[in-house]
Amino acid sequence: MDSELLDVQPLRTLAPMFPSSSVVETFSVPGGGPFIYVRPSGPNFLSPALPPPFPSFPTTPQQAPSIDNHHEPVAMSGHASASGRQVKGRMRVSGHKIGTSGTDTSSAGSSKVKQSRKQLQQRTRTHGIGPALVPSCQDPRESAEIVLMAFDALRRWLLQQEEAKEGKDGNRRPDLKAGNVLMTNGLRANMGKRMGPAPGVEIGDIFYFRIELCLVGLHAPTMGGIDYMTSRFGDGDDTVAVSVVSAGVYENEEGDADVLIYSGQGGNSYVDQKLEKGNLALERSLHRGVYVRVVRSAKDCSCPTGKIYIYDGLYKVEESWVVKGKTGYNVFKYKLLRKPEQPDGIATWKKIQKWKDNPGARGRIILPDLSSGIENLPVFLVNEVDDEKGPSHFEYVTKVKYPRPLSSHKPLECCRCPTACLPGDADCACVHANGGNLPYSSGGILVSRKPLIYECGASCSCSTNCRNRLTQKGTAIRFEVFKTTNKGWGLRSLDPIRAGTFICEYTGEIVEEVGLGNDDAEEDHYIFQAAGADDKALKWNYGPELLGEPSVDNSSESFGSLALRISAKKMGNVSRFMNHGCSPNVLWQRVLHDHSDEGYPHVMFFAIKHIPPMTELTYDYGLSGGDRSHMEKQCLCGSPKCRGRFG
DNA sequence: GAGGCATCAGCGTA
DNA sequence: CTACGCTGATGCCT
Repeated sequence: MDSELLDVQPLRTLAPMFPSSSVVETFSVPGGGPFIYVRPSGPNFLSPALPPPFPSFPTTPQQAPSIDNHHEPVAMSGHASASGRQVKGRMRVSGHKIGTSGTDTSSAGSSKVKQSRKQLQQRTRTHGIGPALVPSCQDPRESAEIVLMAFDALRRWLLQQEEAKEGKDGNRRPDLKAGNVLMTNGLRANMGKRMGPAPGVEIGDIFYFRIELCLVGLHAPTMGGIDYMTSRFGDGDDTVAVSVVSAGVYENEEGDADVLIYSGQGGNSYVDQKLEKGNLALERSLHRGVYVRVVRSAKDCSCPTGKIYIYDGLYKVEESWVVKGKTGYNVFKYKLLRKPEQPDGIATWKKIQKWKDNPGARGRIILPDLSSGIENLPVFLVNEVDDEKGPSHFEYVTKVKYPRPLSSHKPLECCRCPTACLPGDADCACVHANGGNLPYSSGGILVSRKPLIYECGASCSCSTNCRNRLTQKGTAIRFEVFKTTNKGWGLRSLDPIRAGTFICEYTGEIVEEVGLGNDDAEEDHYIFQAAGADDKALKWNYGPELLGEPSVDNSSESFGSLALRISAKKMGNVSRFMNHGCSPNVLWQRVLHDHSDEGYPHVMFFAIKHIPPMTELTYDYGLSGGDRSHMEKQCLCGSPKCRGRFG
């Protein structure tokens, strides 16, 4: 059952997962930049003398994203690079609405800045926002990522609070509440509108809430589908569209991934749409030939809204016309054409859909199911890089193998909930064991990282549908083990993965602590060793702090090392193919569910952030101790924050 | 019982 | 200040 031998005979041995022959990566300080305390309500909060609160963006001319980075100029070439525009753009781009120096106020945007400061002061006072603990950073990608992580941490926390309440009064929209808190604290990326790409946001990035698009500067309106701004052109100012969100509600179906037919805004079943606001802006964009950011949506049953937003890059408005809607009133239509030679965005989704419908359509498949039917869903094994026919063989198991029976001197807490455990239930023993709340939200999302999670077990009276039985049910993700270009085999998903989603367990056999310098240990590249939690995993919990609430326990000690080593050399599951990353998208979490021995918790992986399909999954292998330096390997993760080595 | 429709609070921006 | 919108959650209706 668990143990079925994989019958892949590799042509050669497993390619080194961590080759040592390549360029030395630059070192960066482990743990990233310094932390800055921002005291929103203190007298110095708005003082320019303080270091700017996060995110702090590059402001040097060569680093500052230029406003005219969106063309390929067309007929009006050179229009958008008027110097006045650039200066204004950079001022806005600099990002610190709150902390910027006085020089900014001499520019055209001064009154706006002052106004928002005033608003901020008022709002923060009423909200009583406490110190925000945020790092400063230079990399726009990382800035956007931290903003989104902070948003989701706060959102999850608010949702948890909400779900624990008996009455359903209060804020039913934790997404808006969390977004508002971040906005008023200036915790956002790419503040100020711009044309062209949003630095730090890449094509294919996915979002689960409209407010997330606002936070990273992709699309400002919280509801509206068309965002626009007045920009200077060679022959004067003009108001052009900067981004559109295609939510699919107007049924813009179109087979071609490079074409988007977009309906205008306004009007309804009884009123014509007018050529104003967004509609007018799209019309002006057509005439100016400027690029417009496009966010498309895809159906996804795994999230409550059933919809995911995908950034699909730049498009140009090619054509516009008017049609009569169902009830006979005018609707504007715009044909947008995708800028050539951009990485795949929505096209990847369409490809994957084909593969799911017909696995035969997926080329270069070595095995249609690496797990031989043991996993809930088949695991593709593919190689699109070279001729290697697969990893060296191993036994595919979905459970951990223990060397000896575990001590169960202390029975695992068990609850007597009739059907399902509820977060606010003070009588639920499992709620109690987890520190007063359930670790997962109703949607099956990890709320915050904990030293140890107690899921409901066999002795609990609740049903298998209880939300506190998540990881024990196994993975629900369509995986693909694939050959990377330089790191041996890797793991990725065909499905989009929302932040906090359970990914899989690290299975294998428990190996007892071996003596240092043991040769066997050096050979085993498939050891999971619980080193201290990495920087990003620790930051994952920051949510309550943004509201001035006491933080959850984030000390490294409680997440620290564990005398637990799991080897997946001979047996394991997909997680044995997960490579190390210094900017990982996966974290691990200890979980107990089938026994009570805290020395041997299950190691469960969860998504740190939203992970688009076909993105390699990585977690931080951790820093090995100095005495294990011989086990360190050169890192090829390619992250700007790469530490260079890991152990 | 799934899915369509109406309703409503809520947000940043013009 | 107010109005607007390709939200998102909920409840009621087929």
